[in-house]
Amino acid sequence: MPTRSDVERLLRGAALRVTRPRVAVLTAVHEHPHADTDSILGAVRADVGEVSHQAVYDVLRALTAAGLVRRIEPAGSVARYESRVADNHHHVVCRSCGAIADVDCAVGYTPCLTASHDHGYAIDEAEVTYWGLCPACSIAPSS
Amino acid sequence: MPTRSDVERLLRGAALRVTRPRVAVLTAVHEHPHADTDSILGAVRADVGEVSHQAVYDVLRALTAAGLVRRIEPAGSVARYESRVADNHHHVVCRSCGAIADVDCAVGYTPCLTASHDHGYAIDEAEVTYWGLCPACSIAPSS
DNA sequence: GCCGCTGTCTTGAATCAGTCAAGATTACGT
DNA sequence: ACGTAATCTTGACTGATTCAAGACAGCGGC
Repeated sequence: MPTRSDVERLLRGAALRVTRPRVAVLTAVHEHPHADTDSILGAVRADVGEVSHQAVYDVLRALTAAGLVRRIEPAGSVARYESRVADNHHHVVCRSCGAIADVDCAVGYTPCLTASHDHGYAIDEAEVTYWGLCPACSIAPSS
Repeated sequence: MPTRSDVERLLRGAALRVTRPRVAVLTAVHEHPHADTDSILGAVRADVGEVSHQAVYDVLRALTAAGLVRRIEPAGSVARYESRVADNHHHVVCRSCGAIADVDCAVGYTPCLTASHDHGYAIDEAEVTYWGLCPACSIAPSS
């Protein structure tokens, strides 16, 4: 988990001003992987007091654009954020409770990046989402 | 493209009542692959006259539950529907204009289905989304 | 250490896809 | 043709996200 100064360094490195909300949001994303905006807002407020809802949206967008966090949007879920960037990893999503876990792809660094027929598209990323049941929901499918 | 009676057969085969809106929606999904709900509503109204927005949502849900259509939700897009079901295929999405094309996966019928470490999840599907630029947007990136 | 510029945050309203609910209709088995 | 349960219509509502305008505050330069 990065320290306050690590976080500041990350922000400055991305040419972003160091502000209370930004430090808090980036820290929250590191501490709560795959959290949605609302959870992050809660964590931020617990950390630094009142922060507007809009600020969190703005900060998350800025961090995403700067490549400091990654936004993921599994079907049927609101946007979630994670701090693991720049490594090719994917996600398993529980169909029942929505829990998300990281998965390193089995078939190499850029799995399936060559589609069989690309229709002339210039493909730059292959995103894989695994669907199934998490351990808890496997035991009690309809809690 | 299925005929009216093909569509009726599909509906009956799924134990769904044959109604005007259902026939029209299922036909529209076949005719407009990857269309969003609103486009489908437009196509349906052009076909059979006034149909409520709610009916289209209901029908799409029923068809999806019955496995007659598949719902896809690329990040940053509204829900879209397609009639290709039961074959393992994936999608390329244009980052610029949102256009979607089908892609048969290069590495076999169920690509990457074995994640390197599944965290105890019971995985039943691997969904792959390729991101890039469609031919038109490759030429004029910021139209 | 102070100033100003510009980027960031606050406040408050708006949008948009999708859902909920209640009652009217209608397909379909008998 | 009839009755019933599924389906459709109407209309209100939710919840995530965005837009807009003005107040505020980092940070580079003096």
